[in-house]
Amino acid sequence: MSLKIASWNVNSVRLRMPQVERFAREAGPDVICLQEIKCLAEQFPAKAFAEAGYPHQAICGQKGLHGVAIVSKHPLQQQPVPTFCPRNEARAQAVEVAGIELFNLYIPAGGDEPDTSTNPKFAHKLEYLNRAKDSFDARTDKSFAKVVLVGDLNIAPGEFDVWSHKQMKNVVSHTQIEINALAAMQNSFDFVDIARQYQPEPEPLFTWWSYRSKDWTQNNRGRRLDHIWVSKALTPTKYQPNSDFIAHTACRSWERPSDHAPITLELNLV
DNA sequence: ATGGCCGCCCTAGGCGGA
Repeated sequence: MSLKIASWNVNSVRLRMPQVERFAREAGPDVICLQEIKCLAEQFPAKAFAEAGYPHQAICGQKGLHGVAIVSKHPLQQQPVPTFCPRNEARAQAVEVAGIELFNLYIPAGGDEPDTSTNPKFAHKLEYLNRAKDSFDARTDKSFAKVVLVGDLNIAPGEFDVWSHKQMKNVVSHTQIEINALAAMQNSFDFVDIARQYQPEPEPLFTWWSYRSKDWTQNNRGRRLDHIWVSKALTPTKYQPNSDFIAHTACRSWERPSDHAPITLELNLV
């Protein structure tokens, strides 16, 4: 059986629901992990998702800001909320679906200054990363557990995950301290960064483009902020470029789009 | 070099985004 998992920072699920429905029709994911739903759980368009074929839902919302949700064609079991966010914002959830433990994360952006002593938002971001690392570090099942971690991790780790490494290296989302913290979290469970298996460096690969550009396609000043990681037990044996992993960049050109494009991974489960 | 654009909120400027 195969399981197609999508991750999308929708930047308001209520506003963007027609686009999510279109994406669901066209890409056909089994599971959709959303970030920045920007609403309370009771405001989530649960009925519309059920009618679109996603009756199984886990919603972790808060008023107006942040918020994550997972909707699924297959039954899911909610797991305890991960305690990665030191402010207890709605930025993390975990479910079990089709025998897989699935984490959906929205890591804090981190503000403007990459300095923990002057910028509490940056400290918050690093604390989140560190807590996630500690949590995975403490586990003893990393060699056999079937874990998928997706979300808006708000870090573009590689030189070719940003439009200009040189101009971005002191900009929050691409600083060495964040890249190191993300790598530590990834290594704590031997996660594989699946996108770069399918589309290796030095090919540029982006999932986010700022709204503050008249035409995002003109100079393509993007960043790869959205990620899908899989544990060792789920690592595919061979990678076919542009097949199983897709960054759906065309969605960025839809009318009134999210600033993030959705990404999908089709997992072939044995 | 700077700021550009969004979406939310006790509807209007402030906050958060990244």
